[in-house]
Amino acid sequence: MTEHPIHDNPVRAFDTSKRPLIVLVGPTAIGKSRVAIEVAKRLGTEVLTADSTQVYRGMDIGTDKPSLQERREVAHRLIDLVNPDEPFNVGEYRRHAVAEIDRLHQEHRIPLVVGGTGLYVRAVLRGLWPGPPVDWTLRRQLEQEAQERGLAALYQELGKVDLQTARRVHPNDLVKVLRALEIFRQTGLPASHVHKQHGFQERPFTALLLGLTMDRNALYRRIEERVHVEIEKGLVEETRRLLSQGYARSLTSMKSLGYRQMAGFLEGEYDFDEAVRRLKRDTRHFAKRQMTWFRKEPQIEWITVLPDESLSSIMTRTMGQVSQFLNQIQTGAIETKSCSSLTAK
RNA sequence: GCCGAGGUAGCUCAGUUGGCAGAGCACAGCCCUGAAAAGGCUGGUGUCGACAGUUCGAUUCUGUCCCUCGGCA
Repeated sequence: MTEHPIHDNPVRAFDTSKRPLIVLVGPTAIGKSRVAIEVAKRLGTEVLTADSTQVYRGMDIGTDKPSLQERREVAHRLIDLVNPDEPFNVGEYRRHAVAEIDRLHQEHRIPLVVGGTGLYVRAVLRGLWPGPPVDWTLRRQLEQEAQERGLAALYQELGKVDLQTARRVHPNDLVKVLRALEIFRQTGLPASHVHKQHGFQERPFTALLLGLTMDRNALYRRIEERVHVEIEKGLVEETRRLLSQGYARSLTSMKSLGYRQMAGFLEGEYDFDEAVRRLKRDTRHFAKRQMTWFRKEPQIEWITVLPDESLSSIMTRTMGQVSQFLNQIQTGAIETKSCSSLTAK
């Protein structure tokens, strides 16, 4: 492959005054990236990844980052933003994403957000309550308290300051109990109150939401194949390298799919076959959770992909939706449509 | 052929001093506002190998048979 400039895509100028945005979601291993690359080429735009693990540098195989070849064809953003031990969260993601979207709009291009991290996509489409992010000093303190007094005691405390959240969050859900208490200690306000005020009501963009879906069993078969491919590409070596670089298994990044299971094998907790078994299982469970999340997300145009469907066939249907959206943008028809549907609850 | 162990949920197995059975995994449904590939919740009727006997009642006890695994011939 000879060197090529990054943007050898045809340049197409769009009216971006309505802040148009195309979002492609779907469960892991369904084939989002290759569809995204095709769409991006045709629109002369870039891919903005909405993936909570691809933001980590050095975690390439397990997160299924696009290859260098693919990145030469189409620029991918929001990848490799931090090291695996640096804190990262939805808020950070949203800031980066909005900056990239703004930039593309200024270039009269339509950004293409692609990913499987539901919360990240939601934060882009509907905003995030403006309160303070995790205060890790306070969080560690709360974790310590949970150790000493028991989670039940903290849950009780939450019940006293924020009954609504306590009712909504299960007493066993450490992460959410601590976050709710943290919000109260930081702001003096109950999480339920500030969240209700925000209510994901922001609508910064005019978006087309596309969702890829597939027969469950067929998807599970693809997941198995994906796991084997990752192993062949060197997932074990990649994990070994990350561990030897000092990235602890307790890091959220290292607890993500692939690394968690391979680290267990490398540290002798179980054999290789068991690690592979677990990785397949956990990935299936993850795909299922993603489907649960996206299913209730409003306004998704679902594209059901057949088990062995060709890319061009998928593209025909995808581009059908995209062209319709572009027409609406250009003619202004979107204005009435999106306003009515976006404000409807 | 003989001896031993065993046949219970899709899988691995537990259990019932006789009152129509339960864990893990699988699988399914769900929750989520700065850890989100994280974290959490919920869901178990299955000829208890087959047939016969004892019993008010058998998956449990008895007998016969079938099957699986191991050992010995």
